[in-house]
Amino acid sequence: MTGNVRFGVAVHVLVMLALEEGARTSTGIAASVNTNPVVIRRILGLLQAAGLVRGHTGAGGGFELARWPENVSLAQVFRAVEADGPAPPAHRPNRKCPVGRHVSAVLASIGTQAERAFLASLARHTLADAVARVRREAGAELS
Amino acid sequence: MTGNVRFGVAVHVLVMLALEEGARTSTGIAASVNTNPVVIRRILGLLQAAGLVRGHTGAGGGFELARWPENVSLAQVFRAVEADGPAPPAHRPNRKCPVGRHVSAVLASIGTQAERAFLASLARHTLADAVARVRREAGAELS
DNA sequence: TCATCTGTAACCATCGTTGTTACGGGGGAG
DNA sequence: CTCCCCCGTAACAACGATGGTTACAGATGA
Repeated sequence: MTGNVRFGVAVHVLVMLALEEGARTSTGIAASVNTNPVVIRRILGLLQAAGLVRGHTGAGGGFELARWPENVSLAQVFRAVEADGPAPPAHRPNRKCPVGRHVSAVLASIGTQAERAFLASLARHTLADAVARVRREAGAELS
Repeated sequence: MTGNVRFGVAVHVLVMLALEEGARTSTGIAASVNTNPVVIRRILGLLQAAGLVRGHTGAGGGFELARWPENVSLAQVFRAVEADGPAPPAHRPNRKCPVGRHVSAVLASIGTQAERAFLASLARHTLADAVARVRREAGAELS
């Protein structure tokens, strides 16, 4: 796999938790996502730091949502798990080039604006929306 | 350097070409951007394939804009040099998980929408806008 | 003819991400 | 109180993408 798959995994797991479907331990979740339990714990650790999820150690432990799905926007999820924004990072122009000295600021401004548009689009969807769509498409397959 | 710096470099170079400021050969441009001539030729090759730039081989050759800066949107530049969109790629859920089988489609739909918002934001700026902003900030430093 | 410049291929170094193992520590079940 | 069970993390290997670098063929104007 290449690149950051964390956002997709995060939404996948959150939907599972919201549906209270199947396993809620990192091992069980990992099986559903097709990856390693540690990867799941890492991602859920980020979501926990963002206050979207709670983890419980000890026997009978596992993960649960920390908020109602209606109160979780996908933009929050994105920000929680993706350190860098969607825009590519800036380059390091030669300071002796008059253009180079000033393009960066212009580029940053435009990039920030585009990232805001990206996140604003994600913010229009809540976890509850995603759950509803999955439930509709999955139909009777869910418990 | 980390990540894709191509978009930043592309805008930088296009602004230089639009200003007809300094060198227009890959070697000269590379010096201004602080990188290797081949890197510049690679990026300008992409821009050329997108019809934004023309390259001329042979002695006295170099690069020039293929369109007026007013007719080049930054979204076109982004698409020309960044193969992947701004959204992270999808993961590969276990098909045995009822959630996994259906999250992908939902995720793709939401991701596509967010990418469109990102590009739409970039599309609001033309190369001419960027040039004007650089020129304003650079002031008398430019020829 | 010759110097110059693009267009590419090939290769290496580097870095971020994921996958994996290992282990400490918390916490309920019995 | 004693086991398991499960999270939290560190450490490391594997992999892929990217940028940097060298080298060379081909085009082109002087």
